Amino acid sequence: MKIATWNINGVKARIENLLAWLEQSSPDIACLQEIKSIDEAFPREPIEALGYNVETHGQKGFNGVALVSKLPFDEVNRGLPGDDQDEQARFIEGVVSLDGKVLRVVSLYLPNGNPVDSEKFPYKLSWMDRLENWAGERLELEEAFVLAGDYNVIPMPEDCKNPAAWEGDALYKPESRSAFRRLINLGLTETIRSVSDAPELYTFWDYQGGAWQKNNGIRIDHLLLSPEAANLLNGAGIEKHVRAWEKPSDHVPVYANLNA
DNA sequence: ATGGTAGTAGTACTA
Repeated sequence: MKIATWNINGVKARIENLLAWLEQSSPDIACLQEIKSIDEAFPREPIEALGYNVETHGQKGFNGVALVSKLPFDEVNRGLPGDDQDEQARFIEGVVSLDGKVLRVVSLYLPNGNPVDSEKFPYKLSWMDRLENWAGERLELEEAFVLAGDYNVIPMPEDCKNPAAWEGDALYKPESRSAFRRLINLGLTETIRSVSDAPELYTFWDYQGGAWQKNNGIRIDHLLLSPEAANLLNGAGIEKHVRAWEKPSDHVPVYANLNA
């Protein structure tokens, strides 16, 4: 069971890349972020033609997340609970059945939070508080779940090429990193660091400044596993080669293999 | 260098 997450930065601009990746990588479940599309305009047909079920939580212009799965969804929930005023489409949860057991998979797009002196930074931190509350409740179920997506958090200095350049940025602020640690410390396993301590593992390279050519990257796309899911973990990786494709997203796919 | 690039939607915004 391969579960992947990929911020595709616009599903309409990236549909050819997305279809090529689905065929080549063949994830059982893929979590997509920044689809930048309303549900009605999401190009679901060519994805369904590859044998996938498609569930979207879109909005006009920005944000938007989706789940595509070879397994049918028993249940789908849209939106992160905890703030009825929050209109931004950043969270979708799907439930599938695996050998009679429940597997929950979330595709999330955590707020960027810049600039930090605007209302966007407290929005990010309150969103992370809501996510911590949600994860705490789900953990009580003692089921396998995967919280995957673009967290917009650089967890540690070694998760970026040039830490000094990120001082003061919302992706690297102590408050953001501390909230990410609190989430982990509920009992979740961060997939990539649980399988590798290699340097220069990045998932995002900015379009600007030749970041890709200089390997000036950051690691901000993560899969967090509940204990029941972490017990099934059998390999993980970052599909870095996708960043070198024509018309690439600025993010690349990250995946976990589960024994299931 | 108060820039740079990209997507969406149609000129400003978000990242």
